[in-house]
Amino acid sequence: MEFARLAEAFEKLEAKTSRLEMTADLAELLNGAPESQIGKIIYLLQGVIAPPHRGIELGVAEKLCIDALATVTGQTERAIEASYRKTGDLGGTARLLLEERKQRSLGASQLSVAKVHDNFYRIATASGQGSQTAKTRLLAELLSNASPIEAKAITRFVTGRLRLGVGEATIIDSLSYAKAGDKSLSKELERAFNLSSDLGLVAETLYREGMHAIRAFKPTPFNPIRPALAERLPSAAEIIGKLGTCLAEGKYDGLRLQVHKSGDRVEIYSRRQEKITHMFPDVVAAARRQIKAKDAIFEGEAISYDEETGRFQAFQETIKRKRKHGIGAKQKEIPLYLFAFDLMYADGKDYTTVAFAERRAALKALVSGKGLIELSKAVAVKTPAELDAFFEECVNAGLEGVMAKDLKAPYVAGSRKFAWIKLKKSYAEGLADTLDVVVVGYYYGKGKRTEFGLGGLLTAVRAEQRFKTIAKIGTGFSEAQLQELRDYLTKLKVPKKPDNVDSLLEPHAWVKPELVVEVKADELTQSEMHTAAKTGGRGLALRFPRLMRIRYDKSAKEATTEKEARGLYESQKTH
DNA sequence: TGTGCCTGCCC
DNA sequence: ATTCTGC
DNA sequence: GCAGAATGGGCAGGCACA
Repeated sequence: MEFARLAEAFEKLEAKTSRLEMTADLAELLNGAPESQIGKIIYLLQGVIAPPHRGIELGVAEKLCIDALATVTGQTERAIEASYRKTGDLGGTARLLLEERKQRSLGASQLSVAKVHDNFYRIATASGQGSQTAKTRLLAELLSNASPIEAKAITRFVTGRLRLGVGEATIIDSLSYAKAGDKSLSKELERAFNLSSDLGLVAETLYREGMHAIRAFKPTPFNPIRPALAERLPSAAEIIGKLGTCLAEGKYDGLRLQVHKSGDRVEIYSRRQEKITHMFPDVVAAARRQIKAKDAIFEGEAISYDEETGRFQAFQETIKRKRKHGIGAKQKEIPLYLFAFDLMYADGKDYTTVAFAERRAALKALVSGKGLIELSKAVAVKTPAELDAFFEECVNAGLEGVMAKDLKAPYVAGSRKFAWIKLKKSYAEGLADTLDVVVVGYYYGKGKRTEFGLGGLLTAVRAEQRFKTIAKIGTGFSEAQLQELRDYLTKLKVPKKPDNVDSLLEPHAWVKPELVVEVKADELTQSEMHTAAKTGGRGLALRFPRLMRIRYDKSAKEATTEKEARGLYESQKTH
C-alpha cells in the first residue's frame, strides 16, 4: 500500500473529534489494505515498530529528527527549532518546510507503507560507532522522498506524537467495525490483545484466520499480558462505598514485574511489557526455587530494602536495578523483595477469568518457602475504619498507600470497572505536601498547549532574597488557567534570568519572581537538576508536581522557603 | 578517557 | 506518574 | 466513565566529541 494513503488517513483522523467517525474511517482504511500490510499499518497507527516486548526502539526523537530535517531542507537547525516553537508540532514544521520546496528532490520515489516501516526498523537496529549518522541518514532518505503530508506523518511518528486521537481502544473497535460493521467483536478482540500485548498480531490473525483464531488466544508463558490498572479515590469511605468488602493490599513504591515461568526458563516483563529479565537474576533464581508449578504467570512489586534496618528504600534506589551492566554488584548492593499480588496462569489453568479471591488463594499455594518472593501484605476489610487503619499501618511501614481490590472481579486489563482502587496519602485533602512556590519562568508548550502559549511553569522556593528552583509544573491547569497564566506572566516577562534566581534549567521565558502558585506533590526527592536546598551537589525536587491554584493573594515573600522544603524532606518516612 | 547530550522507560 | 477535556 | 493528550522527576545506556 502507498504510504500516501496512510498519511492522508492520518490527516482525516486528526481533524475529527468523534470517535465513532474515526472508527468508521479506520475500518475503511483497514479494509482497503492488503492483508499482508495489516500488521504494519496497526503498528504505525500505534506509533510503534513492533510490540514492546520485542525491544525495538528507534533511538531517534526530536533532536535527531531536527538534524534530519535540516539535511533534507537545507535549513539550519536553529530555523527549524524556531518554526517548531511556533507550530508546537515538529510534524507541522516538516510539512511547511517541504511545501516551500517546489517539488520533490530529483529522483524521489513513491513511498510505500512497507518501505517506511522497513526504514524505521533499520533506524531502530542501527548501533555502534557512526550509528547516529546512519540513523539520521535513513530518516533523511524517507523525508526526502516524502510529500509534505507524508513528512508530517513520519516526523510525528518519530517524535512519538501522532496526535490522531486514536488509541488502542479505537483501533480495536475499528477492527470490529471492519469485519462485522459494529462493535460486536470488540470484547473478544480486546481480550486477544490483553493476552498477547500485540495489536498487530491480533489484527493479522483476524484478517488471515478469522474470529475462531482470535477466540483461541490464551495466557501463554512468554507472551506478556497487559496489566490491570487501578482507579483512584480520595477516601476509604468512597472505596468501601464502591467495592463493599474487599481485599486491601499494601502499595509498594517499586517496580511492577510480570514473571513468566515454564520449567527452568523464566522471563520478566515490565508494566509496559518490556522484557527486563536481565536486570533481575535474583528474581529469576527465586522463581525457579519458590514457584511450585511448571508453568506460571504472576505479578508482583519489586522493592529494595536496607539490609541493616530492614526498611524499604525509596523508589530512587530501587530504580537503580534497572540496568544492563554490573548487575552482579548491584544485586548485592540493592537487595530486593518481590511482593507477589496476582496470578494469571498456572499449569494450564487460565486464572484471568476467575475471581480475585480464588486467584489470591491459588497464588498463596503457588509461592513456597522463605525467600525473595513473598505475598504482598493484605487484609480483608469491611468498613472505612478498617481500611483507614490498614492504610495508616502501611504508610507507617514506609509504603505508598494501599490498593483495594474487588474479591469477585476477574483480572481485567485497563483501568475500567473499578476492580482495583488505589489510595495514596496525596489523594486525601490536607494530607499531601502542598507548597506555595514562585513562578520564575515558563515554557511555551506543544500540541494543544501551543494555542495558549504555555506548556508549563518553572517554579522556585525562597531562600532569603534568592529563589531556587524546585519543580516544573506541567499538569493541573484547566484551559482557562493556561490562558489566564499566560496573560499574567507575559506582563512579568524579563529578557534574561533575574540575578536572584538560581537555576540550572533554561525556560523559554524568564519572569520576575512575583507570582505564587500552590502546588501539590506526593513527596520530595533529591535532585541534580533543581537548586532548592542544595547541599553536596544535590538539591530537592517535587515528585509528581501538579498545580492546585493560583495565589494572586500571596506575595513572593510569603512563599514556601527552602528551609521549609528541607523540613518536609526530612520528615518523610523513606529517604 | 571523561563528559555532556539525547533517548527510552520507570514511576 | 497526574490532570483535564470531548464524547 | 472512557480514551486520549498534555505534562512532571530521575535513572541508565549509548554515542559523539573534546
